[in-house]
Amino acid sequence: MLTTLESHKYLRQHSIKPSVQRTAVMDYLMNNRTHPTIDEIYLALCPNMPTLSKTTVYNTLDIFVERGAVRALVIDEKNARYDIDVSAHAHFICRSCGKVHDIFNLKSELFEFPKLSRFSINAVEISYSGICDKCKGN
Amino acid sequence: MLTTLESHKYLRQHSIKPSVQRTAVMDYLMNNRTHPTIDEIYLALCPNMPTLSKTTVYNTLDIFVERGAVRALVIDEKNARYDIDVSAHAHFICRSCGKVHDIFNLKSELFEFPKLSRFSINAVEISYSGICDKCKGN
DNA sequence: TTCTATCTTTGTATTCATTACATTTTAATT
DNA sequence: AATTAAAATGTAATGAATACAAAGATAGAA
Ligand SMILES: [Mn+2]
Ligand SMILES: [Mn+2]
Ligand SMILES: [Zn+2]
Ligand SMILES: [Zn+2]
Repeated sequence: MLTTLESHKYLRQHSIKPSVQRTAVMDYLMNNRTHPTIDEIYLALCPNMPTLSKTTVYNTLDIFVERGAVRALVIDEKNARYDIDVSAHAHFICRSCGKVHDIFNLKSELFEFPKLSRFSINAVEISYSGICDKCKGN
Repeated sequence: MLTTLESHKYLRQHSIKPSVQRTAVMDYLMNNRTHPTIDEIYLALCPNMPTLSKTTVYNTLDIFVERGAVRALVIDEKNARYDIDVSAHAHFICRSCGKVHDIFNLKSELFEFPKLSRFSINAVEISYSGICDKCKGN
């Protein structure tokens, strides 16, 4: 279980003022590496922060992404998903249950940007899809 | 300019009955390889098909994707985008203008599925993002 | 401490892509 | 023509994301 102190440190490293709400969201992301949606984060924090507003969760994640502390994934057509792990790795989404899983240990060449004169690339997202074992009943 | 005949043929190859509306959508996709949104397709066809319903465009693309005639891209967080080219290629989205461009000629290894016991992978999507030359003013 | 300016949070209202569903139209078959 | 199934249409509902204004918290100056 990572502590609020580590969240504070990480937030300050990214020049984000660690308010109570921001710290709670960061704690959640550090302890729940499930690529949660805004709604999942909001619902999880609500019981302990009854006055939390969903707008705050949106604002908070916007600033996290802006400062490079968190990555926003575009893999689920329904909702944005957020990943505290900003290192190079790929994802798998199960078309049945919708869960998003990490795929590590792929060749680093996969994450290199092609040299193209027409575009300035500054990010890559590699997304696999299919069905997970749990949904396939095994 | 590809003809309606080619659309008919392509639709039949995918066991899709070529109605007037389906043929019009397929024609549009074949002649406009810009990864259009539902709304772009609908608005483009409306002038010549005043009774066209947006629901029909949704239904039509759902069946196209289901039958493997068209690929749905999850790259733009605002809208689904549709690609008549189902061959292995990557995409670039400009964070400024939102246009989606093809990236061909990448190593074929990039599109291979990793062998993982936990998931049955049946698709991969490689998405780059950044800023296009036009938006960078050059 | 008090005042002030700024930052942050909150609640509400709105937008808009997508889905649900019932009705109408079209096409194919007898 | 009558029957049936497939396809298209229109309307309503859903729900994620955004806009915005008001309230609250924070930190520094006086
Ligand atoms: Mn991840
Ligand atoms: Mn393409
Ligand atoms: Zn699953
Ligand atoms: Zn651009």
